[in-house]
Amino acid sequence: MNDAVNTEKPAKILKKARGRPLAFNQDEVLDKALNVFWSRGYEGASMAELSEALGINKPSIYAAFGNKESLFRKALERYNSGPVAFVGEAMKAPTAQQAVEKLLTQAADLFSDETTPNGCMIVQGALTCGQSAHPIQQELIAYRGNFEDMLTQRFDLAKKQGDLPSNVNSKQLAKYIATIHQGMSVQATSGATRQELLAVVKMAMKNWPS
Amino acid sequence: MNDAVNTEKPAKILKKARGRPLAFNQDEVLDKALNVFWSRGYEGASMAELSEALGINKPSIYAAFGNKESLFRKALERYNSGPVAFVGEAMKAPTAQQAVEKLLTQAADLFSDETTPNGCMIVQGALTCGQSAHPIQQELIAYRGNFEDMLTQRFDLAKKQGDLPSNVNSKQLAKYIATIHQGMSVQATSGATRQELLAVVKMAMKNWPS
DNA sequence: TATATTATGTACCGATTGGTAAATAAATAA
DNA sequence: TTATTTATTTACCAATCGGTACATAATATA
Repeated sequence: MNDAVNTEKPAKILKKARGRPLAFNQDEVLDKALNVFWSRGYEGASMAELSEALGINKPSIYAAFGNKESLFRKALERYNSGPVAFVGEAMKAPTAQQAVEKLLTQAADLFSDETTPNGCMIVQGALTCGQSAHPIQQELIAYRGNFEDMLTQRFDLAKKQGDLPSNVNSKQLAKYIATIHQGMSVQATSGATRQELLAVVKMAMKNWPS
Repeated sequence: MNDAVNTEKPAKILKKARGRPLAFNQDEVLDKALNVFWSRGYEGASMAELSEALGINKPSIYAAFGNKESLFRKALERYNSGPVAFVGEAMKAPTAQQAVEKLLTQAADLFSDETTPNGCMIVQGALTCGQSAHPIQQELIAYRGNFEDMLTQRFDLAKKQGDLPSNVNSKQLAKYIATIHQGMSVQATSGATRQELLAVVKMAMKNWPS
């Protein structure tokens, strides 16, 4: 637009916004919203409760994040890039077995972490719901499907690299691991401790194909 | 149970009710309510939807079953004595391994049965929720706990009977099986087929202690 | 300074929530 | 028949749901 002013000075990276500035940090607020959705689920979290938890009046929430559905999706992105970022990292372990062990162990840590809600938001965000929450329910189903696909691909790679027998069915193994993972989430919401979850992981890893 | 000798009156097995008779069969209606709660969850099922699904006006529902919470509990009883009655039966199998195999196989059948909602009502009835549904959430957690206790006792018995090594930790094994079971429920709500669930069961049973 | 722009707080919207009052209908008992 | 009892229907309740109109406050620009 108007770059005539910028000729004298080096580029000013942060141009100031024009109107009244936001009274809150967007990411911090999304983390608070994540916390509510994570513990209550999509339907169980009311805009009134969100407004109070965020310390922001509803019109400001709608102005900054759109409607409830949009707020949920943005909180979900924070969940994936924050608490659950370890998942992608775990896949980089040298062998599939190590990758899964890392994945499930860190999942046990997260699901039972006392500084965050119990369990996995992608599992309990909208497992069942009324019709209005159907799009969110479908989105979470897709997320879980992607998780499984990621495992499948990791196992395919492991077969190529030789650390997994070639007769292993990658998809089936992925579904088995995903089932354990999701079961652990249910266990955690019911109050299972970190030690209990880790014992489950140990048992699940016992029959690793070799 | 009742060995009462009908001394006073000639046996009147069915005493007619005094006022206007119910226009519906209570158990049939509870099964319809079960169906709604099972697929929608406690919070996702509105009284309006229930009223329509049951074919009964709300005041009649309240008169016959109490409030929403009470209706849910009664539907849950139907669930346990109906679709899930096989659980207790499975425990009677001669060995713990056979019992668990039976349990999980039949769970796979039920969770993917196309004539009923997918997954397990006790898992997805109120995994997360708002505050008003807290009592129901707690009740379902207790149900899952009882399920685990039942498994633990079956494994203790198996250790006594010698079909399970004495060094096995019954509680840990029970939690592992419960985790698989609950994970299978999440898988089923996400659309997993019967075959896929059976493959998971097969993998889970592979590392049975011996 | 005045103006344009954006965010905030108050106060509200129609729709839906779980739940019920009151009139009426259908049965038994006297 | 008449009275009593119970169930159903219609119409409604206050509270809460997600969402917003509008006036005001705070900033950058001119």
